[in-house]
Amino acid sequence: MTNTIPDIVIARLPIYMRELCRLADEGEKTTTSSQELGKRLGISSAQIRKDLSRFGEFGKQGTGYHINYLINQLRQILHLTEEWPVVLIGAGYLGHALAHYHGFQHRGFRVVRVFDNDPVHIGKIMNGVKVQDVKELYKSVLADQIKIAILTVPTEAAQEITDILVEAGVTSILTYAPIQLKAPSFVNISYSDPVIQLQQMAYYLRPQSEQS
Amino acid sequence: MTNTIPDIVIARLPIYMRELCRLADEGEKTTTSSQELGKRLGISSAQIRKDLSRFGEFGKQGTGYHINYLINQLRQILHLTEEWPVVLIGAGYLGHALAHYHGFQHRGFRVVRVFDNDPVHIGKIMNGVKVQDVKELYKSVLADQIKIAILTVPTEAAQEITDILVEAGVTSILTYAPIQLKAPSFVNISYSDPVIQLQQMAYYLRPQSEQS
DNA sequence: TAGATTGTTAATCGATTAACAATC
DNA sequence: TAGATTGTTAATCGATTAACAATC
Repeated sequence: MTNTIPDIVIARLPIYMRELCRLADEGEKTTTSSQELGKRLGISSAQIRKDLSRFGEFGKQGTGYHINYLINQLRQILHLTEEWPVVLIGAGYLGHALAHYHGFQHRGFRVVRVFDNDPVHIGKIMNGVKVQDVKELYKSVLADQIKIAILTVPTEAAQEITDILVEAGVTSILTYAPIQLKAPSFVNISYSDPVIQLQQMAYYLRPQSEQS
Repeated sequence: MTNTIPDIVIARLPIYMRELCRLADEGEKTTTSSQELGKRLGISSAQIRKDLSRFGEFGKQGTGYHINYLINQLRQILHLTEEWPVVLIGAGYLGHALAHYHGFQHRGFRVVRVFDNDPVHIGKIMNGVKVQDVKELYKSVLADQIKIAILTVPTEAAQEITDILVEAGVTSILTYAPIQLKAPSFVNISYSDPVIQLQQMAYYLRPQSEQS
C-alpha cells in the first residue's frame, strides 16, 4: 500500500499540472524549476519540491524538471490517463453551461449523460447528449459504471439525488447546491458555492457604510 | 485595529452561517450548540467554539447559541448587512447562469452590471440587466464604485480584464477562468475551476484500467 | 440543583520553510 | 569546472483538539 498523502498535497497537484500545461503551451522552454513554477503560482519552491518528491524523483539537479515529463507523471498520479465519463444532474442554466464547457475535453473528463426531472428539459440535446428523465438515473449510472457526478439541481433535491448516485456506485461528486451533503466516508464530495466564496471575500472589504 | 484572523477561519464563517440559516429555516428550535452544528458540518465542536470566540462571546453555557442572533453577528462580521453590487464579465453560458442565479439575492449580493465583448451578446437583457460592451467596463465600474467582480471570460481574456477591474477599484474577484491571475496583494482572488476539483477527486478513484 | 455547554488553555498534531549536501 | 537546482532533513510555524473551570 502506498504511504498516505495529505489531501492538501493532492489538492495542489492539479494546480501544478495546469500551470505546467500553460508553460508547455507557451512553448518557450522544455524545462522549468520549482522556483519558476512557484513564482508563477505564488507557492514556495520548497513546497513544490516537497510535494513532488512524495511521488518520486522527477527532477534533475542543476536543470530542474522536464515540463512534458512532469505533466505525464502528474497525469498518472492523478489517474487522468484515460477520460472519465461524468454524469450531470440538473439541466438548468448552470447544467447547460457545464454540459457545454469545453474545458473538460482535454483535461480528463467528459459529460456523457445529463438528467433532469422537468419535462421542459427532458429530451433536449445538450452538446450532443440527450437529457434523460431522472427516473432513469440509477439504472443508467449503474449500467455505465459512472463514478463521477456533477450536481446542479435545486437545494431541496440535492440530498435525494446524492443518495441515488451513491447507491448506483458514484464515489466522486462535485456539487453546486448550497447545502452540506451526507454520504458514506468513501464518497468524495467537492463543493462549489459562488456565494460562499463571495462572502469570504466580503470580510476583507470595507463596509459600504464606511466608504468615502 | 482588530487582531488578525487567519484566512482559514474566515473561510469557515460563511459555512457556519449557511448551516445556521438552514437550521433557522427548519424552524424546529431557536437555539443550537457547537456540537450540533459541528455534527451537521463534519467539523469538531471545539473548532467552532474557538472560531466564534475570536469575534466575541456569542453563546451561553448550558444552552448554546441563539440561532438568529448568531446569524446576525456573522452577517456583521462578514460585512453582509448591506447588499453588495457585483459586476459580471462574460455573458456566455456560465455568465448567463450566474446572472440568473437566485442564490445571490438573499445572501448579500446582486449582479448589477454585465459586460461582454461579443456583439451577439451586447444589448441582451439578462435577469433585468442589459449586457454592455466591455469597452465601457472601466468607466462604469469606477463610476458605480463596484468592488466585487465575477469573471466568466475565456482564459485568454482573463488577465486583461483583471487589470482593468483592479484599475477601476475592484478588490474582490471570483474567477471561473482556469488560469492563475496576477494582481496586487490587496486584491482578493477566489478561484473556481470545476476541472481542478474533478482532478483532485480523480486521485482517489480506482484507475479505469484496473476496474473489474 | 444537576445537566449541559460555553470560552479558553495547554498539548498535540500537521504543514511549511530554511538550509544544505548531493549532483547534474 | 562553476553555477544551478534538486531531494531531504530539521526547525519553525500554525492549526486542531482535548480537557476543564466557569456558569447558564
